Amino acid sequence: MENGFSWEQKTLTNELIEGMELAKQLRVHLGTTASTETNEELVRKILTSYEKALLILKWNGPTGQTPTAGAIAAVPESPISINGSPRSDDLDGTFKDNQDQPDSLKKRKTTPRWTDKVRVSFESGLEGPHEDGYSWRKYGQKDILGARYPRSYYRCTYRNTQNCWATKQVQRSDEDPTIFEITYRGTHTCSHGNSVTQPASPEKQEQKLIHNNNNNNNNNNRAQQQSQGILFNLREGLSINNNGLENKEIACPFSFPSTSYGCKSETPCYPPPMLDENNFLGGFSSSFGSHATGDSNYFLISPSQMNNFGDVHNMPRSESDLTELLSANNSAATSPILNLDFSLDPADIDPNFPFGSAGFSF
DNA sequence: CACATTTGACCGCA
DNA sequence: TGCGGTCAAATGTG
Repeated sequence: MENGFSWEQKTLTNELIEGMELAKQLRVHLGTTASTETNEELVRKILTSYEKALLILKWNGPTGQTPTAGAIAAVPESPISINGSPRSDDLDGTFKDNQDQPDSLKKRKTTPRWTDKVRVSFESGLEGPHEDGYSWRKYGQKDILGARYPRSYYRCTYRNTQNCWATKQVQRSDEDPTIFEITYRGTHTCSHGNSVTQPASPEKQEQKLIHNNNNNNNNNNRAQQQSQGILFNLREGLSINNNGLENKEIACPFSFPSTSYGCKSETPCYPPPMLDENNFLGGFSSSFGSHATGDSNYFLISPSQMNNFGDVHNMPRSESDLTELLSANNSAATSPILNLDFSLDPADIDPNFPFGSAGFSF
Protein backbone atom coordinates (compact mmCIF):
# COMPACT_ATOMS: atom_id res chain seq x y z
CA MET A 1 0.00 0.00 0.00
CA GLU A 2 1.14 3.28 -0.60
CA ASN A 3 1.20 6.02 1.66
CA GLY A 4 -1.89 7.91 1.58
CA PHE A 5 -0.29 11.19 1.55
CA SER A 6 1.39 10.91 -1.72
CA TRP A 7 -1.62 9.47 -3.22
CA GLU A 8 -3.77 12.27 -2.06
CA GLN A 9 -1.28 14.73 -3.17
CA LYS A 10 -1.23 13.16 -6.52
CA THR A 11 -4.92 13.02 -6.75
CA LEU A 12 -5.25 16.56 -5.70
CA THR A 13 -2.67 17.66 -8.15
CA ASN A 14 -4.33 15.76 -10.87
CA GLU A 15 -7.68 17.16 -10.12
CA LEU A 16 -6.38 20.65 -10.14
CA ILE A 17 -4.45 20.06 -13.28
CA GLU A 18 -7.42 18.59 -14.93
CA GLY A 19 -9.59 21.41 -13.90
CA MET A 20 -7.11 23.77 -15.38
CA GLU A 21 -6.83 21.84 -18.57
CA LEU A 22 -10.54 21.59 -18.91
CA ALA A 23 -10.86 25.27 -18.35
CA LYS A 24 -8.36 25.81 -21.11
CA GLN A 25 -10.29 23.59 -23.37
CA LEU A 26 -13.42 25.39 -22.57
CA ARG A 27 -11.78 28.61 -23.43
CA VAL A 28 -10.84 27.21 -26.76
CA HIS A 29 -14.28 25.89 -27.32
CA LEU A 30 -15.84 29.15 -26.45
CA GLY A 31 -13.84 30.69 -29.15
CA THR A 32 -15.05 28.23 -31.66
CA THR A 33 -18.29 26.86 -32.71
CA ALA A 34 -18.24 24.08 -30.29
CA SER A 35 -21.60 22.79 -29.36
CA THR A 36 -23.28 23.89 -26.26
CA GLU A 37 -23.24 20.39 -25.02
CA THR A 38 -19.54 20.24 -25.28
CA ASN A 39 -19.15 23.37 -23.30
CA GLU A 40 -21.53 22.24 -20.69
CA GLU A 41 -19.76 19.00 -20.37
CA LEU A 42 -16.48 20.73 -19.92
CA VAL A 43 -17.94 22.92 -17.26
CA ARG A 44 -19.31 19.92 -15.52
CA LYS A 45 -16.01 18.21 -15.56
CA ILE A 46 -14.23 21.24 -14.33
CA LEU A 47 -16.58 21.50 -11.44
CA THR A 48 -16.12 17.90 -10.68
CA SER A 49 -12.41 18.19 -10.60
CA TYR A 50 -12.57 21.03 -8.19
CA GLU A 51 -15.05 19.29 -6.04
CA LYS A 52 -12.79 16.36 -5.75
CA ALA A 53 -9.85 18.50 -5.01
CA LEU A 54 -11.76 20.24 -2.28
CA LEU A 55 -12.91 17.04 -0.89
CA ILE A 56 -9.41 15.80 -0.69
CA LEU A 57 -8.36 18.93 1.08
CA LYS A 58 -11.15 18.47 3.52
CA TRP A 59 -10.14 15.03 4.26
CA ASN A 60 -6.66 16.02 4.86
CA GLY A 61 -7.70 18.87 6.84
CA PRO A 62 -8.23 19.07 10.48
CA THR A 63 -8.41 15.48 11.11
CA GLY A 64 -5.81 14.47 8.77
CA GLN A 65 -8.07 11.76 7.79
CA THR A 66 -7.30 10.03 4.70
CA PRO A 67 -9.98 9.32 2.33
CA THR A 68 -10.24 5.87 1.29
CA ALA A 69 -10.61 4.90 -2.15
CA GLY A 70 -14.15 4.46 -1.59
CA ALA A 71 -14.50 7.77 -0.08
CA ILE A 72 -13.02 9.44 -2.95
CA ALA A 73 -15.07 7.50 -5.21
CA ALA A 74 -17.95 8.71 -3.38
CA VAL A 75 -16.98 12.14 -3.91
CA PRO A 76 -19.84 13.94 -5.01
CA GLU A 77 -19.61 14.10 -8.46
CA SER A 78 -22.62 15.86 -8.48
CA PRO A 79 -22.23 17.09 -11.78
CA ILE A 80 -21.15 13.90 -12.93
CA SER A 81 -23.28 11.56 -11.26
CA ILE A 82 -25.51 9.76 -13.33
CA ASN A 83 -28.75 11.15 -13.98
CA GLY A 84 -28.05 13.59 -11.41
CA SER A 85 -28.81 11.12 -8.83
CA PRO A 86 -26.50 10.89 -6.00
CA ARG A 87 -23.82 8.44 -6.24
CA SER A 88 -24.40 5.31 -4.59
CA ASP A 89 -21.03 5.02 -3.34
CA ASP A 90 -21.13 3.65 -0.09
CA LEU A 91 -18.44 2.76 2.07
CA ASP A 92 -20.85 1.11 4.03
CA GLY A 93 -19.79 -1.00 6.57
CA THR A 94 -16.55 -0.77 5.29
CA PHE A 95 -14.97 0.77 8.13
CA LYS A 96 -16.78 -0.68 10.95
CA ASP A 97 -14.57 -2.00 13.49
CA ASN A 98 -14.48 -5.56 13.14
CA GLN A 99 -11.80 -6.22 15.49
CA ASP A 100 -13.71 -8.72 17.33
CA GLN A 101 -14.76 -10.68 14.42
CA PRO A 102 -13.40 -13.92 13.37
CA ASP A 103 -10.83 -13.73 10.73
CA SER A 104 -12.98 -14.65 7.90
CA LEU A 105 -15.62 -12.21 8.82
CA LYS A 106 -13.15 -9.63 9.61
CA LYS A 107 -11.72 -9.94 6.25
CA ARG A 108 -15.03 -9.60 4.65
CA LYS A 109 -16.29 -6.77 6.67
CA THR A 110 -13.21 -4.73 6.86
CA THR A 111 -12.61 -4.62 3.23
CA PRO A 112 -13.25 -1.27 1.79
CA ARG A 113 -16.23 -1.15 -0.38
CA TRP A 114 -17.49 1.51 -2.70
CA THR A 115 -19.72 1.72 -5.64
CA ASP A 116 -19.35 3.31 -8.97
CA LYS A 117 -21.95 3.81 -11.52
CA VAL A 118 -20.81 3.31 -14.96
CA ARG A 119 -22.73 4.29 -17.90
CA VAL A 120 -21.79 2.78 -21.09
CA SER A 121 -22.25 4.76 -24.10
CA PHE A 122 -20.59 4.54 -27.28
CA GLU A 123 -19.83 7.18 -29.52
CA SER A 124 -18.63 6.85 -32.78
CA GLY A 125 -15.50 5.36 -33.01
CA LEU A 126 -14.22 3.70 -30.20
CA GLU A 127 -10.95 2.63 -30.74
CA GLY A 128 -8.38 1.92 -28.86
CA PRO A 129 -6.91 0.44 -26.27
CA HIS A 130 -8.12 -0.96 -23.65
CA GLU A 131 -6.61 -1.57 -20.80
CA ASP A 132 -6.99 -0.72 -17.74
CA GLY A 133 -7.91 -2.58 -15.37
CA TYR A 134 -7.33 -5.46 -13.39
CA SER A 135 -8.21 -8.84 -14.46
CA TRP A 136 -11.40 -10.13 -13.09
CA ARG A 137 -12.80 -13.52 -13.07
CA LYS A 138 -16.46 -14.12 -12.70
CA TYR A 139 -17.30 -16.47 -9.91
CA GLY A 140 -21.00 -16.11 -9.58
CA GLN A 141 -24.20 -14.52 -10.65
CA LYS A 142 -27.37 -14.09 -8.67
CA ASP A 143 -30.78 -12.78 -9.15
CA ILE A 144 -31.34 -10.10 -6.63
CA LEU A 145 -34.62 -9.55 -5.05
CA GLY A 146 -36.29 -6.56 -6.49
CA ALA A 147 -33.75 -6.12 -9.19
CA ARG A 148 -34.59 -6.79 -12.72
CA TYR A 149 -31.13 -7.81 -13.68
CA PRO A 150 -28.92 -10.37 -12.04
CA ARG A 151 -25.85 -9.31 -10.14
CA SER A 152 -22.53 -10.67 -11.23
CA TYR A 153 -19.65 -11.33 -8.91
CA TYR A 154 -16.06 -11.01 -9.93
CA ARG A 155 -12.83 -11.54 -8.16
CA CYS A 156 -9.28 -10.84 -9.12
CA THR A 157 -7.87 -13.38 -11.48
CA TYR A 158 -4.78 -13.46 -9.38
CA ARG A 159 -6.55 -14.28 -6.25
CA ASN A 160 -4.86 -17.55 -5.82
CA THR A 161 -1.55 -16.84 -7.32
CA GLN A 162 -0.98 -13.52 -5.69
CA ASN A 163 -3.38 -13.64 -2.88
CA CYS A 164 -5.22 -10.67 -4.24
CA TRP A 165 -8.64 -10.48 -2.67
CA ALA A 166 -10.19 -7.66 -4.56
CA THR A 167 -13.69 -8.38 -5.76
CA LYS A 168 -16.39 -6.48 -7.45
CA GLN A 169 -20.06 -6.82 -8.10
CA VAL A 170 -21.76 -5.60 -11.18
CA GLN A 171 -25.41 -4.77 -11.06
CA ARG A 172 -27.23 -3.29 -13.96
CA SER A 173 -29.58 -0.54 -13.04
CA ASP A 174 -33.22 -1.22 -13.36
CA GLU A 175 -33.97 2.29 -14.11
CA ASP A 176 -31.40 2.80 -16.72
CA PRO A 177 -30.02 -0.32 -18.27
CA THR A 178 -27.19 1.62 -19.62
CA ILE A 179 -25.93 2.15 -16.19
CA PHE A 180 -24.13 -0.43 -14.22
CA GLU A 181 -23.45 -0.12 -10.62
CA ILE A 182 -20.20 -1.61 -9.78
CA THR A 183 -19.30 -2.26 -6.23
CA TYR A 184 -15.69 -2.86 -5.46
CA ARG A 185 -14.49 -4.59 -2.44
CA GLY A 186 -11.02 -4.79 -1.24
CA THR A 187 -8.02 -3.49 -2.97
CA HIS A 188 -5.76 -5.16 -5.41
CA THR A 189 -2.58 -6.48 -4.07
CA CYS A 190 -1.62 -8.23 -7.20
CA SER A 191 1.27 -6.83 -9.02
CA HIS A 192 -0.48 -6.99 -12.26
CA GLY A 193 -2.56 -4.20 -11.37
CA ASN A 194 0.18 -1.79 -11.40
CA SER A 195 2.19 -2.92 -14.13
CA VAL A 196 1.64 -0.97 -17.04
CA THR A 197 3.21 -3.42 -19.00
CA GLN A 198 1.62 -6.09 -20.47
CA PRO A 199 0.00 -8.55 -18.60
CA ALA A 200 0.44 -12.00 -18.76
CA SER A 201 -1.54 -13.01 -21.55
CA PRO A 202 -2.68 -10.26 -23.50
CA GLU A 203 -3.52 -12.47 -26.19
CA LYS A 204 -6.30 -13.93 -24.40
CA GLN A 205 -7.82 -10.74 -23.71
CA GLU A 206 -7.33 -9.73 -27.04
CA GLN A 207 -8.86 -12.75 -28.34
CA LYS A 208 -11.95 -12.14 -26.59
CA LEU A 209 -12.04 -8.62 -27.44
CA ILE A 210 -11.55 -9.29 -30.93
CA HIS A 211 -14.08 -11.78 -30.66
CA ASN A 212 -16.52 -9.35 -29.52
CA ASN A 213 -15.65 -6.58 -31.64
CA ASN A 214 -13.66 -6.71 -34.53
CA ASN A 215 -11.80 -4.07 -33.42
CA ASN A 216 -8.52 -4.46 -33.44
CA ASN A 217 -6.65 -2.82 -31.45
CA ASN A 218 -3.44 -2.94 -31.85
CA ASN A 219 -2.18 -5.05 -29.99
CA ASN A 220 1.02 -4.72 -29.07
CA ASN A 221 1.74 -2.17 -26.75
CA ARG A 222 -1.05 -2.29 -24.59
CA ALA A 223 0.57 -0.72 -21.80
CA GLN A 224 1.34 2.32 -23.62
CA GLN A 225 -1.90 2.36 -25.16
CA GLN A 226 -3.45 2.30 -21.92
CA SER A 227 -2.62 5.72 -21.18
CA GLN A 228 -2.51 6.86 -24.64
CA GLY A 229 -5.65 5.16 -25.38
CA ILE A 230 -7.37 7.05 -22.79
CA LEU A 231 -6.28 10.23 -24.15
CA PHE A 232 -7.08 9.07 -27.46
CA ASN A 233 -10.49 8.23 -26.58
CA LEU A 234 -11.01 11.39 -24.93
CA ARG A 235 -10.18 13.07 -28.00
CA GLU A 236 -12.52 10.95 -29.75
CA GLY A 237 -15.15 12.44 -27.75
CA LEU A 238 -15.72 9.81 -25.32
CA SER A 239 -16.41 11.19 -22.09
CA ILE A 240 -15.35 9.65 -19.02
CA ASN A 241 -15.95 10.67 -15.65
CA ASN A 242 -14.34 9.51 -12.83
CA ASN A 243 -16.57 8.63 -10.44
CA GLY A 244 -14.88 6.59 -8.29
CA LEU A 245 -11.64 7.47 -7.60
CA GLU A 246 -9.95 4.83 -6.12
CA ASN A 247 -7.24 4.64 -4.08
CA LYS A 248 -4.20 3.76 -5.28
CA GLU A 249 -4.50 0.44 -4.14
CA ILE A 250 -7.60 -0.17 -5.69
CA ALA A 251 -6.74 0.69 -8.88
CA CYS A 252 -8.74 -0.53 -11.51
CA PRO A 253 -11.52 -2.46 -10.66
CA PHE A 254 -12.69 -3.31 -13.84
CA SER A 255 -11.44 -5.30 -16.34
CA PHE A 256 -13.25 -7.48 -18.16
CA PRO A 257 -13.97 -10.32 -16.37
CA SER A 258 -13.69 -12.70 -18.67
CA THR A 259 -10.68 -12.20 -20.10
CA SER A 260 -8.62 -9.69 -19.14
CA TYR A 261 -5.55 -10.91 -17.91
CA GLY A 262 -3.29 -8.41 -16.70
CA CYS A 263 -4.52 -6.58 -14.01
CA LYS A 264 -4.23 -3.06 -14.46
CA SER A 265 -2.97 -3.05 -17.71
CA GLU A 266 -5.31 -4.67 -19.76
CA THR A 267 -8.56 -3.94 -20.35
CA PRO A 268 -11.06 -5.81 -21.61
CA CYS A 269 -13.43 -4.65 -23.69
CA TYR A 270 -16.61 -4.04 -22.68
CA PRO A 271 -19.64 -4.33 -24.31
CA PRO A 272 -22.18 -2.08 -23.74
CA PRO A 273 -24.61 -3.13 -21.44
CA MET A 274 -27.29 -1.69 -23.03
CA LEU A 275 -28.19 -4.30 -25.00
CA ASP A 276 -30.66 -6.17 -23.44
CA GLU A 277 -32.78 -7.92 -25.64
CA ASN A 278 -35.66 -6.06 -24.75
CA ASN A 279 -34.18 -2.98 -24.13
CA PHE A 280 -33.47 -0.10 -25.44
CA LEU A 281 -31.14 -0.27 -27.81
CA GLY A 282 -32.01 -2.98 -29.65
CA GLY A 283 -28.72 -3.36 -30.87
CA PHE A 284 -25.55 -2.24 -30.08
CA SER A 285 -24.53 -1.03 -33.16
CA SER A 286 -26.79 1.59 -33.64
CA SER A 287 -27.26 2.13 -30.22
CA PHE A 288 -24.02 3.06 -29.35
CA GLY A 289 -23.87 5.88 -31.43
CA SER A 290 -27.16 7.15 -30.82
CA HIS A 291 -27.53 6.40 -27.33
CA ALA A 292 -24.55 7.66 -26.15
CA THR A 293 -25.45 10.33 -24.19
CA GLY A 294 -22.87 11.96 -25.15
CA ASP A 295 -21.12 13.15 -22.76
CA SER A 296 -22.45 12.16 -20.09
CA ASN A 297 -21.97 12.51 -16.98
CA TYR A 298 -20.82 9.74 -15.56
CA PHE A 299 -18.45 7.46 -16.43
CA LEU A 300 -18.54 6.17 -19.57
CA ILE A 301 -16.64 3.35 -20.03
CA SER A 302 -13.22 3.81 -19.49
CA PRO A 303 -11.62 5.24 -22.32
CA SER A 304 -9.58 2.47 -22.89
CA GLN A 305 -12.29 0.21 -22.92
CA MET A 306 -14.18 2.25 -25.14
CA ASN A 307 -11.77 1.70 -27.68
CA ASN A 308 -12.42 -1.80 -27.68
CA PHE A 309 -15.81 -1.18 -28.55
CA GLY A 310 -14.90 0.32 -31.62
CA ASP A 311 -16.91 -1.95 -33.52
CA VAL A 312 -19.97 -2.33 -31.87
CA HIS A 313 -21.46 -4.47 -34.35
CA ASN A 314 -20.13 -7.62 -33.14
CA MET A 315 -20.73 -7.08 -29.64
CA PRO A 316 -22.32 -9.57 -27.58
CA ARG A 317 -25.84 -9.03 -27.14
CA SER A 318 -26.96 -11.29 -24.48
CA GLU A 319 -27.54 -10.07 -21.10
CA SER A 320 -24.69 -11.93 -19.76
CA ASP A 321 -22.49 -10.59 -22.36
CA LEU A 322 -23.39 -7.21 -21.45
CA THR A 323 -22.79 -7.79 -17.94
CA GLU A 324 -19.49 -9.11 -18.63
CA LEU A 325 -18.63 -6.30 -20.63
CA LEU A 326 -19.58 -4.20 -17.93
CA SER A 327 -17.69 -5.80 -15.53
CA ALA A 328 -14.96 -5.26 -17.69
CA ASN A 329 -15.87 -1.82 -17.96
CA ASN A 330 -15.85 -1.35 -14.56
CA SER A 331 -12.52 -2.21 -14.32
CA ALA A 332 -11.63 0.07 -16.80
CA ALA A 333 -13.56 2.66 -15.35
CA THR A 334 -11.62 2.82 -12.47
CA SER A 335 -8.58 2.82 -14.05
CA PRO A 336 -8.75 5.72 -16.01
CA ILE A 337 -9.68 7.80 -13.48
CA LEU A 338 -8.44 6.96 -10.41
CA ASN A 339 -5.79 4.92 -10.95
CA LEU A 340 -3.15 7.11 -10.08
CA ASP A 341 -0.73 4.54 -10.18
CA PHE A 342 -1.10 3.79 -13.47
CA SER A 343 1.63 5.09 -15.14
CA LEU A 344 0.43 8.46 -15.47
CA ASP A 345 2.01 10.43 -12.89
CA PRO A 346 1.18 13.95 -13.14
CA ALA A 347 4.71 14.69 -13.03
CA ASP A 348 5.34 12.46 -15.87
CA ILE A 349 2.70 13.82 -17.93
CA ASP A 350 3.61 15.96 -20.72
CA PRO A 351 2.29 19.34 -20.14
CA ASN A 352 1.03 19.43 -23.55
CA PHE A 353 -0.73 16.31 -23.08
CA PRO A 354 -4.32 16.73 -23.49
CA PHE A 355 -5.24 15.18 -20.45
CA GLY A 356 -7.67 17.56 -19.67
CA SER A 357 -10.03 15.72 -21.48
CA ALA A 358 -12.36 13.97 -19.59
CA GLY A 359 -10.71 10.92 -18.78
CA PHE A 360 -7.95 12.33 -17.16
CA SER A 361 -9.06 13.28 -13.99
CA PHE A 362 -7.22 11.34 -11.62
C1' DC B 1 -4.81 -28.61 -21.84
C1' DA B 2 -5.43 -24.55 -19.34
C1' DC B 3 -8.31 -21.29 -18.05
C1' DA B 4 -12.85 -18.91 -17.94
C1' DT B 5 -17.85 -18.97 -17.29
C1' DT B 6 -22.12 -21.03 -15.73
C1' DT B 7 -25.02 -22.41 -12.30
C1' DG B 8 -26.89 -24.93 -8.45
C1' DA B 9 -25.66 -25.69 -3.73
C1' DC B 10 -24.06 -24.10 0.45
C1' DC B 11 -23.16 -20.77 4.17
C1' DG B 12 -23.69 -16.78 7.15
C1' DC B 13 -26.01 -12.75 8.46
C1' DA B 14 -30.04 -10.06 9.59
C1' DT C 1 -36.02 -18.13 7.23
C1' DG C 2 -34.80 -15.47 3.30
C1' DC C 3 -31.42 -13.20 0.86
C1' DG C 4 -26.86 -12.07 -0.58
C1' DG C 5 -22.38 -13.82 -1.36
C1' DT C 6 -19.24 -17.61 -2.35
C1' DC C 7 -17.92 -22.24 -3.65
C1' DA C 8 -17.11 -25.71 -6.80
C1' DA C 9 -18.43 -29.09 -10.32
C1' DA C 10 -19.75 -29.02 -14.95
C1' DT C 11 -19.20 -27.04 -19.15
C1' DG C 12 -17.30 -24.05 -22.72
C1' DT C 13 -13.60 -21.95 -25.41
C1' DG C 14 -9.28 -21.25 -27.76
